[in-house]
Amino acid sequence: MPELPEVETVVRDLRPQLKGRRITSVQVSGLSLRKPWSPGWQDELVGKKMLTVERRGKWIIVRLDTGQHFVLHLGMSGQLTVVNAGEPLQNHVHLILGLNGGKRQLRFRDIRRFGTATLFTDADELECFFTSSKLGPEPFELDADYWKQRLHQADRSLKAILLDQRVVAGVGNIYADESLFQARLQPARLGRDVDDTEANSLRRAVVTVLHRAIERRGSSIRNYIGGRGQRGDYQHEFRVYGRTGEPCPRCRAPIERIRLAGRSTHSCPDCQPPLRIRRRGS
DNA sequence: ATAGGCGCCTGCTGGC
DNA sequence: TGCCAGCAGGCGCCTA
Repeated sequence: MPELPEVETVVRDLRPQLKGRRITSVQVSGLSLRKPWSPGWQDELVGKKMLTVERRGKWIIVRLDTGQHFVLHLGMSGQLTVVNAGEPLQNHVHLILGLNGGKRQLRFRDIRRFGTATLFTDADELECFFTSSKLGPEPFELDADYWKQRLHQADRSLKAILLDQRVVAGVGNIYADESLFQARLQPARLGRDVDDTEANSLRRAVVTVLHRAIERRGSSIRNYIGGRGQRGDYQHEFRVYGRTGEPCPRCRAPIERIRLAGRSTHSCPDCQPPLRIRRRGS
């Protein structure tokens, strides 16, 4: 579920609530997330103070005063909120951190349990983790030449490239489709077949779409909520995602849905033609 | 190197 | 009404 804009929203919501707070208790549901809990790490959190809350791709990173890094991924249905301890406990809450004497709680709710939570001993170990998973650059810091090169050397669809966290971190199914529409590029086009102008246009489209989605606090289709429990609003601005059969906002042609890179993919058959339109003769 | 399939989970929707 | 297939903001593993 959550892609970069949703994770960014959660991080911005949580930061003022967690920064400088001490973890006074830890409770777990007993059900493991995507990876089984490693024994004992929950207890290790107790007594630690949280210094910073940052985002990298779709990862949430909480730095502790011991130099340890508590790292979370929301998977498809993860929700991370800070609430008063008296708030009724929802189902599917798998981790509760008591804050400042237990008046407040950080709760990790994850219906499908595809999320993860890991404690890294220090910054180096975290860096190793990102390096070994080859996590790519943030979309807002994409170097134009790097991007062109990654596209041109890839013998696969633009959709698959956008979804590959090693090429660029944070883009998921919604924002891949919306970015390709914005750039007027067919999702099935191969990376090696786009020219420099198209590559640049896609790079800028990703940035524009993600910025706007962050402004709207992300997209809430079913489960997503921010760190204060509110839904996002960007789903009202989808131009192709989930709009199969509806008229294209630019040209009124019905939006098509195909399966690409194993995911539902939405595009306009006219605005995003399979081949470049030849202009003016030749 | 790439695609495709599956598995990990729960919940919702639509068709019969 | 119930049942069942198919679908869902992710990702890692396997095979061809």
